[in-house]
Amino acid sequence: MALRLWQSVGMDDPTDPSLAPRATRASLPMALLRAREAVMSHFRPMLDRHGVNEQQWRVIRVLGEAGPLDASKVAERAHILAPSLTRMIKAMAERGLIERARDAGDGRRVMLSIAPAGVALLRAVSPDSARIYAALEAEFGREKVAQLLGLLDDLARLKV
Amino acid sequence: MALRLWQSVGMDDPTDPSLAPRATRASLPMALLRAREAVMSHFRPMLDRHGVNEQQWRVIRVLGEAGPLDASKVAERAHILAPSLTRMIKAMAERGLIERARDAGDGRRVMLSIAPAGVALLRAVSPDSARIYAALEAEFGREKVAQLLGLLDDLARLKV
DNA sequence: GGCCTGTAGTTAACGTGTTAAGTTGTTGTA
DNA sequence: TACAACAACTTAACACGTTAACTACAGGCC
Repeated sequence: MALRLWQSVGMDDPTDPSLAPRATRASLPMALLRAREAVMSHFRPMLDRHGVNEQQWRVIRVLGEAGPLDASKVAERAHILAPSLTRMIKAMAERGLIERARDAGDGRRVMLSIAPAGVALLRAVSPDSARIYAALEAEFGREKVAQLLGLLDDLARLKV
Repeated sequence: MALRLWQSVGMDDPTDPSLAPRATRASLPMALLRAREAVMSHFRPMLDRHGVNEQQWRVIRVLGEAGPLDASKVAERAHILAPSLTRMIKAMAERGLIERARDAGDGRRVMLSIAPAGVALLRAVSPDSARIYAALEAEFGREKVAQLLGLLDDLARLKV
């Protein structure tokens, strides 16, 4: 049988439960990955229609929520690594979505702010995003969403 | 004030709650991202010490759990897109972690199986992985882990 | 002031994510 | 059998994730 083929290599049974790691189904990292993929599959086509990807949308949202921020804070809040953000800034500034300026007080810092096209994008995407989120919440259950958000937040705060 | 700077662009207040999308804190996609990053931050250094990345480890696990599989099934179970897997196969085969062979019955299919170095890796990583997972579970609470896994699974199955 | 240390960004290099297009092999059907 | 439609990769192109090295600037200390 196909299931036995690899044994011809002459190894012990790698499917031995004592040897195998946690079953893929019951793994927290995998479950988080699957859930995120499932959720994003609902948002991605909409974002695509608006001409932005997930990461750019996160940057727009952060700047829209908080006003001008230095790059480090944007990276932290949008969960984007500094090198990625550096690349994104160039492209987004060229599209007029954000503006980039050196901090007057601290020459190392780069201040980012939302630009007119970014505000327009925020206005255009927000209702669509809200609609999708509402549908998701309705389908999944408002209470379960709240419960899940709570657990995820606890998990993220966990220091081991 | 810095918080008012962007207004000099002459736009309406983008922090207006009615215009802004769901606050970043309460967003399911962001919460899933944060939680996954938090969890993986515990596993990544260990995997790195063993010389594999997260995706390679998922492939090894899938093949170890299920025996030989065609590339499509591996991609599906490990949650890796086909083009990524194609690239990974080459590198992993060269390292002796997996073996690649054309399916005898269907010339389109590529059968993948775990190779000796892959079995060794599985043996080496599994205990470390289990240790980390156990610590995480102990800290977070076995019951909360189970609850979270259930919610994540429900969410992934959701069809909207 | 001049130097040392630390901080904020940037650049570089490599790997995966993502989409689209191309290749090769299989299957259904006239 | 021949051909159209489909399936399973593979390749290509571009973007982000990730780590490490590098540059520029700030702050503390002699």
